[in-house]
Amino acid sequence: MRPMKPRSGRAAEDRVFNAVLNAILDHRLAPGTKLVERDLSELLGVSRGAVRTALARLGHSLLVELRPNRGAVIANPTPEETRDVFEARRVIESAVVQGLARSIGAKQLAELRAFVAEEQKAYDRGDRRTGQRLSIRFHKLLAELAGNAALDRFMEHLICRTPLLTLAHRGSRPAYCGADEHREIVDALAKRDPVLAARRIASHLNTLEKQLHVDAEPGPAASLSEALVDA
Amino acid sequence: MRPMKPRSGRAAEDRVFNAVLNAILDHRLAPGTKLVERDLSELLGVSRGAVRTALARLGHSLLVELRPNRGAVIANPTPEETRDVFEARRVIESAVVQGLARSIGAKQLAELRAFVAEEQKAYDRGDRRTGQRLSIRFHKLLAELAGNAALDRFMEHLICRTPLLTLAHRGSRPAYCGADEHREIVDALAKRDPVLAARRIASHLNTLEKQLHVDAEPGPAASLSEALVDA
DNA sequence: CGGGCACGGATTGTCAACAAAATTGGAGCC
DNA sequence: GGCTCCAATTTTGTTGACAATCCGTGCCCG
Repeated sequence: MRPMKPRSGRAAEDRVFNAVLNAILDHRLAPGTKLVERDLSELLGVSRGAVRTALARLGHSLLVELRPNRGAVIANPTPEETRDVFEARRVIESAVVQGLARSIGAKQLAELRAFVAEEQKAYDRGDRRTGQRLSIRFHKLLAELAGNAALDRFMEHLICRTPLLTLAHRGSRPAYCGADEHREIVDALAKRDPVLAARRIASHLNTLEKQLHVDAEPGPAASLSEALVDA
Repeated sequence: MRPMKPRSGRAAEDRVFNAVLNAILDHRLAPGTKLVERDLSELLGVSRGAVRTALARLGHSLLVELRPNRGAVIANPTPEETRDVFEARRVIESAVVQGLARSIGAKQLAELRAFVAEEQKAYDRGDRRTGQRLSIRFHKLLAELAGNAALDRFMEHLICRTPLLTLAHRGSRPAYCGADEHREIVDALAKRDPVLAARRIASHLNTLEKQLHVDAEPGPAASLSEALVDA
């Protein structure tokens, strides 16, 4: 095991932040997992101060719960929070695609089509993890192309929280965010039909939300060292 | 000058955060004002560490710009950011009042009416500062009553940024957020008419945005000690 | 046998000194 | 006079040690 020159500064902080974030996005960290500062620090080869500020940022994003004097754990969203997040996503993403349907250009359309094709290929060859990642990023891409930095930021926030919602309420099986529905959304954008695009994405989000039944206990927390090794 | 027992912990951090936030909301801190850690620390009687984490939070909220190795300054929003924030507010607040028009109860309605009356009284007696504060909080109250924590949070974010937009693009005269239009919005909610309520709040936000002409340079930055003394 | 209490280890929170970087001011030169 | 370069000062960034808090354990007492 390499000693790995202890990184410092913003780089170290981002390292921790992204490690935890990616682990959440890939369902490798379950709600309730305790994040011990010293462990993270040694595991990632950064100072404890960097871990601390990264945890503060994660807490601000509601991805981890910061319990004063008692450390940080991966957030365990309540059913209310789940409803709120999906409702917020319907509101914001509907607006995003409505705007996009009016302003989209040929180049952006091509980018979206290429993205969906990539996504489909991943699912076709059985690569669930890659498919899952691309499915998440499809929604982010819509927000970026819409060109509103404020809404884009909110979308990022909501998207990153979504995996935790599924884990908290559905055990470890990730929700399926199909490439088919994504393609239909892009088709609506190609027709420059704001109403249709909005209806389709709202329907898509409803499909996702319905997959979450509030029945399962959160699965067992993976060990930190296992979860933080990026694939 | 009182020594003032140096506060510590979350309380100290919040003290700094709220001091800067309130100063921004009251137009006592203009974009570009430099926030020197040591000054803040001595002025508010807290440790430099507390100032540091508070500044990080303010940076995360886009209220201050954090320039690595060069300190923090009050954010100076671009015209694009201004457009994005108002567009985002139209999207989110429209959704908020639509939902509220469907779910609102008598008690909440009474609370809104009382709030608008208070606001009107403040303006009537010429108390611009109080009126301004209440006008801002009216929008926040709508989001709270709507009962969606995610949207409420986003609203908080957008509302806190708005004063900086007006200062950055309009000199020091604050935009007028009239109690009349607020009352009309409440009337629409009382009729439980989602479409009307959404139209009225969108129109209200347009009125606000139109008041900002991108013409003026930001006014001179007030001194820190002056700006941070809460009235 | 069960409940409370004190203690030890582990973990988080805080601070002050130190290191690194940038800004300022001025001397020297063109 | 204006420009460049350099040193001194100011300001930010980081670290490591220390203090405070919490949790689990085992003991004592009812």
